[in-house]
Amino acid sequence: MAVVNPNKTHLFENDDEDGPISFKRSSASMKSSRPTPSKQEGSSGSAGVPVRTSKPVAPNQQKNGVSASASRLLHVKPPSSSPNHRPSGSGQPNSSAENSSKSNSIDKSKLKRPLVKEENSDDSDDEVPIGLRRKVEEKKLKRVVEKADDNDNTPLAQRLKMGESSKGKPSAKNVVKKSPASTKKNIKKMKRKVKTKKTMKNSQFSKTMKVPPGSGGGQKWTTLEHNGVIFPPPYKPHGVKMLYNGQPVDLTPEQEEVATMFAVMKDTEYATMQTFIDNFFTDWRKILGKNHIIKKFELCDFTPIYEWHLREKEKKKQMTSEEKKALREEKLKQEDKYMWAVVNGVKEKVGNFRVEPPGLFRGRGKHPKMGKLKRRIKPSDITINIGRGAPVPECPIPGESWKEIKHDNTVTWLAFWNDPISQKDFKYVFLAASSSLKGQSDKEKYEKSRKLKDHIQNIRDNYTKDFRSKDETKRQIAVATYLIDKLALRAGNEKDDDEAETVGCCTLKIDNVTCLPPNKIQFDFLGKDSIRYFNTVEVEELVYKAIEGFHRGKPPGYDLFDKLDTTRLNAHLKDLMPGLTAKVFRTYNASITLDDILHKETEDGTLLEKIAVYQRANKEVAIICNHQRSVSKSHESQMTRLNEKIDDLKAQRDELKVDLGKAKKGKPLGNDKDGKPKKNSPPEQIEKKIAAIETKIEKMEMDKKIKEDLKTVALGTSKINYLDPRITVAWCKRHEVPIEKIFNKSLLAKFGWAMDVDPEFRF
DNA sequence: CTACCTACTTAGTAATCCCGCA
DNA sequence: TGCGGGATTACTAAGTAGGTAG
Repeated sequence: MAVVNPNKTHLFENDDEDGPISFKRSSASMKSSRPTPSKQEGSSGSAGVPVRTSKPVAPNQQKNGVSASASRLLHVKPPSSSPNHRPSGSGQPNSSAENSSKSNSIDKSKLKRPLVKEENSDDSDDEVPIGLRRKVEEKKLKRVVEKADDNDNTPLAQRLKMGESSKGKPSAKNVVKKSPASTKKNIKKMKRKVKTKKTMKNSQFSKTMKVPPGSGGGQKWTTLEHNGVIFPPPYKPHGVKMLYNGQPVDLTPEQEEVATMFAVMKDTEYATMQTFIDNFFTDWRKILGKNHIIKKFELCDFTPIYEWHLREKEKKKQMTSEEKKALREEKLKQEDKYMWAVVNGVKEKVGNFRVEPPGLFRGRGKHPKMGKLKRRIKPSDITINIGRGAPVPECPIPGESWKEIKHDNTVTWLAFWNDPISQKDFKYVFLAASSSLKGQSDKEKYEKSRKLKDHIQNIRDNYTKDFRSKDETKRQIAVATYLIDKLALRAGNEKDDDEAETVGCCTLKIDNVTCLPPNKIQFDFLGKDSIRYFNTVEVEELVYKAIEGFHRGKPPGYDLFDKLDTTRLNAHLKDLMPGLTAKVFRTYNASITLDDILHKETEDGTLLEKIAVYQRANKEVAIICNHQRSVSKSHESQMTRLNEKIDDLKAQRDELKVDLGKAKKGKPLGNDKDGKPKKNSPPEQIEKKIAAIETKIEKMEMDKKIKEDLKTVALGTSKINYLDPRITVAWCKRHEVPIEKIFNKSLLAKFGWAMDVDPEFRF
């Protein structure tokens, strides 16, 4: 993207179908065939940047009456209207309406719902049943497709390859059984396998280094002391009675607690989502017990509790600042001992020493488990990791005890417990970002991505070559790598059925990727956090052809890269560079883009101008990485207000112009608003005033534009996770920009390791 | 291999802080 | 001098990826 070109800022506006994504490539830019490297300003333009769009969560939008199947169909060609934006606001219920109006109407349901689900589908529902079925059906699908491939559509030559590479799972079997070509296929398969092995062996890098250099043999620390974790206070019943069927209901504290969790969420979108309600109600009824009068959600009225909550909130707000301060200090005092750990003799901050309080699970997007009760964590759920010699933290809840004490110095966690929502997941307590342990691994991360610079040309040549490979697996790897490199897509691990359906590169579905002749590809899918990625990109001819090929014979909902998963992909990457994985490309592209833009575009100018350059670069990166935020509730009104101010200034300016004309002719200026005659000023003075107002208008217009541009762009994520801080620090040093203008307190602490970088540092 | 387990990074949103301004 | 709103911090969900057992 022409990143820097101010004109193009609105990347978000509607880039639907156009534009090559001129992805900015640093010096090592991709070879020729690559679509317009952004930098050339002239290049067309606005590039299709990933477009931000919808946020998943918005319940409404998902359903909106479109049946799943219908929507899926639509989806094929999403309305090009305004791609960008995410519909619902941050979880605020109301905002959704406003947003959704603009949002492009694609509803998510279509985005994700694979064909399979359709049958039962419908909208709201979706929940569990579908999930359950999905795997099975998907498998079926795969098989069907495979068969199809086997026989017809696919040219023999191609078929041979498909067979050979397949993971050996069902497809291989099928092939053997049914295809006449099977023998050949198998032979080929073997051959290829052998070959691969050989290559791997020979590869200088193939041995994955088990331990990153630097960290001595996997050991992360030698001594570790800390005080464990702090638990949320026990529930304090409020005694406010909710209504059931119009009648007040008695609830035990335990029952009331859960009711309150729900009541309090009345003003979030969650409260309107069927899945959320159902899950909540199911879990709550377990606590109510079989014989409780409360049987139907529809008859529940939580408003009394909600109102109590509002009153409490108000009370809190009304407290004087002294009271608030006292409260804060009290809390601080209590928590102080948990805040710190001593690692190798050095006192370090602990990140999250507070155990997560019970609540209703707030999954993002269409999470099948949203609304489920996240139960209270007890000491007996928690495993503590601590140095051998160190005193084991005393369990803060009398009469209870930790689940287990470990002394594992190959890991960095201080404690963990199993996530009550998903038993298989863990919640860890780690040191804070400012700790040297984290700092070191952060630095290693950037060093690794910097190394990619030395290999990138080779890697690009390599995958470019493989675009025409006869081996479908190779072609898939090549194209996937290309997308990860060029579009900064995430790897795309497989997900379980009990999670929201989102995808990354390796898990892209047929219907997420549309070929638009002659050479554009449109991506439309929900990625991490169910953030929509919507982007149309011009690709090289061979890539286009290859993707068309991957589509052939596969129904929507089927994997585009069916011979690929992140493990395979990363294994391949590791052959090209030690330690290389898909995510390194994101870091690399983000950091190199920043380095590049800063070097090209920083000019001598005011501090403010330099900072503006940085922010533009930052924004560019955020767009590449598709880092989004929801539009603030008040955005609209703020814009209106800005416009009013601008109009007002313009009116003033115009009036002054009239005055100026008169003044030049020596005429009186007339009256002001209050009807009093204005005092005459010399023309020069009026001109000055006009100029001043013009400047002000310009500035406001600029502010307005930036605000609009950034309304859906989150700059923070890339700053925290993707941009090598040394680039920033070095730039600040070279251009005499105080680092505090770019990094806030936490970032300064986090990036302590980068502060002494040489001013000439290049990523 | 694949499936599962484990550890750690990355992500958006909610809550809170804080500052300039009518 | 309250308050609108941006900035920062807190929170925890949701990714990536390595290792390992079967």
